[in-house]
Amino acid sequence: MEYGDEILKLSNQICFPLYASGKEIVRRYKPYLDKLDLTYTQYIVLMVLWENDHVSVKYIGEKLYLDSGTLTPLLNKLLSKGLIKKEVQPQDERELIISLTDKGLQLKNRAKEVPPLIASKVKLSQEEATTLYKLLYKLLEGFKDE
Amino acid sequence: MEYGDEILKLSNQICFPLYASGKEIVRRYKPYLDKLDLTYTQYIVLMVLWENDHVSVKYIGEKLYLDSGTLTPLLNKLLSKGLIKKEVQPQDERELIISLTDKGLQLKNRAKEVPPLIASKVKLSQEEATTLYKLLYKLLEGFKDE
DNA sequence: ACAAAATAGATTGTATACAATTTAATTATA
DNA sequence: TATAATTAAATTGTATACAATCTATTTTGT
Repeated sequence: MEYGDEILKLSNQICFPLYASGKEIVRRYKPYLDKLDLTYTQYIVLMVLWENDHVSVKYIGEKLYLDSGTLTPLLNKLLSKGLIKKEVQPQDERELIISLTDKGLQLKNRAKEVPPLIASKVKLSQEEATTLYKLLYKLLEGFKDE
Repeated sequence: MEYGDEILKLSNQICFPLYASGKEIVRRYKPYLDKLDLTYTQYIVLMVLWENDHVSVKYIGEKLYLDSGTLTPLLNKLLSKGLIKKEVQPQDERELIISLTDKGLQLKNRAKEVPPLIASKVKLSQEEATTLYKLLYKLLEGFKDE
């Protein structure tokens, strides 16, 4: 291999393990979320709502780093499943306010059982997980001010 | 919020920052990869080949945590761009050996310029990046033995 | 040797992601 | 205040991801 090629090795880039581990951990959710008839993205949208009901699409997008191109069809799916409601914000008719239905709220109880199941698959000590967590948020925050 | 609901907060789960940071850092590659007419996934497939030419689809999939459902159409794309060749392995006709064309090999020189540009967007110290890197690989390795 | 099991890729179907553009509504400003 | 600029969400088009299934080939077990 030529001098200078080291930089192009997968094993020398931070992006690849981020990409791969994000993908793989999401994949670990699938068997559990299948039982709730949810995909991972649908699940995190509901998580936003369980934490803060009656919010705009924009708010959800900011929390999840997703845009309307992803959220619009996904919210339509949650709507057709009867988990959320949509209403136009009267003060600003451009905004769409998303709220949970009773069914959507109910699902929270079953959803609570999922995170511990995934946590048990993560072979990191509590301390390592905390460090990882902090570094990931620092990385994410750093992207915001560009 | 009810007692026990803490577990469902986005901010209390390791999966979400992994999912989001993986997605966001890949997004940072786009402007640079656009100039090479590559997507991120196409780029990492080429990275595997630049490091190890003449390998099977299975080998690429293992390195990148991708299956044939993703790789088959992606490799067809790289083929149509004239960056790779496909040949059946004579010893085992189930296997497909992927190799770089001259054009695919050439691209390596321009690709070398990309990683430093991304690294400059990662607002972590060298030490933090190293720690993050190690924890991500530990997490990924931990997934393998399930 | 030969049927059964395993393996490598391809195919099918569903669900993201996101850039770029469009539409409708609101705000800023000359 | 009329128009320009901005904003929120929807739409369009392209490219992943991956589970499940299928096909062809190879390996195993008897």
